[in-house]
Amino acid sequence: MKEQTLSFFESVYEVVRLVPYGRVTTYGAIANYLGAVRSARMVGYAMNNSHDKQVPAHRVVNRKGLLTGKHHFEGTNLMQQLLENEGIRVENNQIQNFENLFWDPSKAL
DNA sequence: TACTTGACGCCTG
DNA sequence: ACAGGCGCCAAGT
Repeated sequence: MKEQTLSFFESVYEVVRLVPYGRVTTYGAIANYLGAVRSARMVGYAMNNSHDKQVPAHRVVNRKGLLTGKHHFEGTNLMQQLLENEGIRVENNQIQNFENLFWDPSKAL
């Protein structure tokens, strides 16, 4: 019942949580899934609050496959470490084989 | 109530 | 092909 009061942010967390292990998605893909194609920025902004939630924010990158938000993680390369820990190859803040690892919620669902 | 910010994306030069 | 600027939407102050 109160679920209807879910803010845009919480909706984003739900989608990010659906990202399978070893896969990555983009802000635009999430926004598109939520019907807010023009609100890709909001998705990234929502991730700021994701620190208080259990959300694999490190699996979310921009549409170029760049770890733009890595600066928001602890340390400097924690985000990259987490991705590599899942078997994702990252080099120079850019995910290698990105289109292959790309997970689109609209397609998966 | 209004202004500013922001982990992006697309268009134009 | 590369770089820079503008646009959009929601939340916080």
